[in-house]
Amino acid sequence: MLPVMDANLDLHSIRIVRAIAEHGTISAAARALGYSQPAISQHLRRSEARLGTPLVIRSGRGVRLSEAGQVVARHAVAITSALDAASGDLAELVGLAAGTVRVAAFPTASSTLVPRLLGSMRQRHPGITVGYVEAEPPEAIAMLRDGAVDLAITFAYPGDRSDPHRPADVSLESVPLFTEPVVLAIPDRHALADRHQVALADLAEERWIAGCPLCRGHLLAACEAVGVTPNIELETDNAIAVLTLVAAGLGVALLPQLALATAPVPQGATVRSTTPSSDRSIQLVVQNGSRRVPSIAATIELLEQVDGADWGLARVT
Amino acid sequence: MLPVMDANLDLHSIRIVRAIAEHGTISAAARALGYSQPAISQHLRRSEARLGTPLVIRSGRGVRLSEAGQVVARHAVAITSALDAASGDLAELVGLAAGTVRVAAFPTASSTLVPRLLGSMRQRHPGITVGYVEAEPPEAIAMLRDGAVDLAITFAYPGDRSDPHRPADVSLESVPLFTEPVVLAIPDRHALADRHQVALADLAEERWIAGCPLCRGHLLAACEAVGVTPNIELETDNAIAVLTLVAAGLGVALLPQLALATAPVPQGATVRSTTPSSDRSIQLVVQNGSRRVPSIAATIELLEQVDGADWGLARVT
DNA sequence: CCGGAAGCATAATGCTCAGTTATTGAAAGC
DNA sequence: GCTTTCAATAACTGAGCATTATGCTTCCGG
Repeated sequence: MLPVMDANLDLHSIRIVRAIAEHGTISAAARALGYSQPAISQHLRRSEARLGTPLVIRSGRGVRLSEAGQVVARHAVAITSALDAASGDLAELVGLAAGTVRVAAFPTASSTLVPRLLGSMRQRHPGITVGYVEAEPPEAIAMLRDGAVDLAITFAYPGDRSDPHRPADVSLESVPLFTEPVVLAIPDRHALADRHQVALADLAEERWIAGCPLCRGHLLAACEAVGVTPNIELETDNAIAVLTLVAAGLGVALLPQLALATAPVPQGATVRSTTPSSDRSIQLVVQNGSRRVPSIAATIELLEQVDGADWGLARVT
Repeated sequence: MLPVMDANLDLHSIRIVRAIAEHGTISAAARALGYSQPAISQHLRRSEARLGTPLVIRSGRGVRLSEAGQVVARHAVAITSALDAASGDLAELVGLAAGTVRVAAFPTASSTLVPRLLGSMRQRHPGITVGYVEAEPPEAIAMLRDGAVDLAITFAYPGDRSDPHRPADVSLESVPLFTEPVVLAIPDRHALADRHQVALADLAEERWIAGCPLCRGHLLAACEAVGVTPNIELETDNAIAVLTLVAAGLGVALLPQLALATAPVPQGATVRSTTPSSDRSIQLVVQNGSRRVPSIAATIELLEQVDGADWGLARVT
């Protein structure tokens, strides 16, 4: 027993044997596989040397499969079909006929950006499953890093130190989508309510309503910039609640305009821009290289098409 | 949708993905597969470029499978097991644990060489199936060329024009096994029966018993060589019948000694060598390159060990 | 019986690909 | 903070695989 059977079958040999079994000759197999005839001839030779047994028997002008060749040909169907199944599934994924994208976004987006995104995805890529979880930017970023989600939609205020857009985080990549103004919600019977723009500095004595730490942080920073310290008496994340409180004359608040898209300004409250004006930026964040995943790329593509103007916002150019 | 999914999965990628799925890191997978770490890293990179989608997601210090990688890993088991099955069957064949050899041999061999061969094969290579069909040399050669059999055991007389041993037939390869003398069967009360050797020339007037065309051809050639023409009155292939006829005093015959190994010389007949003496050679014939088929090689090996002396014959050296 | 066509093998050549070692840069644990 | 581990990159090397060109055998038809 001289030959040590170590080097195993390779796909190419299997395909070649299969083709020979089907076409009867090496030349025909070569044509069918898109190779020149010597290529197949040589490869067979090498394979046979590796295996220690002939795969084909030269028979006159043509060849026929040896017993070993017949064994390979018999298995070839199973192997190639298993492989084709894998290729098919993979092609579905690549061709966006299948796949999963998990998205995290901040609460306000849940009723604005996200429904629109999910609708577009359903329409354009019905095979792709989109998962969604609501999370404030810091948690969304954490989930992204953990791999719990594939894509995060976050916001950030200028100068925000926890801005996920910051370059320090090399493993993440962020794309700005648009910016939206931060506006002042004020009771309409307030003395300053008839102005077009209200200066923050004039609001030093007001009672403030503020929500999440991030938003409150922005309020503090904006006020500090004009040398005042806001008096925060009421705390809630809920935009509707904030507006209702404002309408009741219980205070003023800064709200991102996006929040107004689904929370109608109630009787007794009105909205004004501020001086200095401030914007917050909406962005999507993915892991570095995720754009190469087709389903994620498709999601990003659709997100980039989402226009902030749909909610009366300015698109970032 | 830019990426054209054409270049398909290769075995290596599948193995790599499988190994990564099992071991968790690229380095561990590389160790398990016996490669260096950059080899796997690079191969993954190439595969991903080919497929148009990442297979793994770099996650901190390690990696984890992407969705596409999970798809591949899921199929990997089926594919590799199908491949292992094929390899296993092939290994059996190569390792002589399986296989089929079809043998053709002339009638006299059926009761001498062939039973011994079959017994040896059964003993030494129980997994190999040996098929047998009886055929005179010309038909045996034809079957060999047609692929109906893998190995032919034939005989030939010196100078025989249909000798399959002749070099003209380049697609066949023959191995001489041994030679056996052709002897004269003569009634023991015949006038020449008391001689040790009988000259063919002295038998010009005898009635001859002859069998198959090949044997008869030899008889004619041998007689012609000494200037006589045999008078063939009785024809039969059957050695026992020939001997019985000789014992009955109905004629003389030339018989290969192998025929006597299983046909006892009856009362009334005896056996003498002739002048000039003649031998016939026993040989095995296979298709060129068949020796590379393990099961055929094993058969040849055993056949070469068969000693003509087992039947009182001289071994060819 | 004898060209011609078809098929396989061989030779010579070129190039791509896949492996190696060496090195760097991050990330995780003590 | 330092060390260890892992992955990526760079540069090099060699083997494998393809190509074209050519010769030999076999089969078929005039």
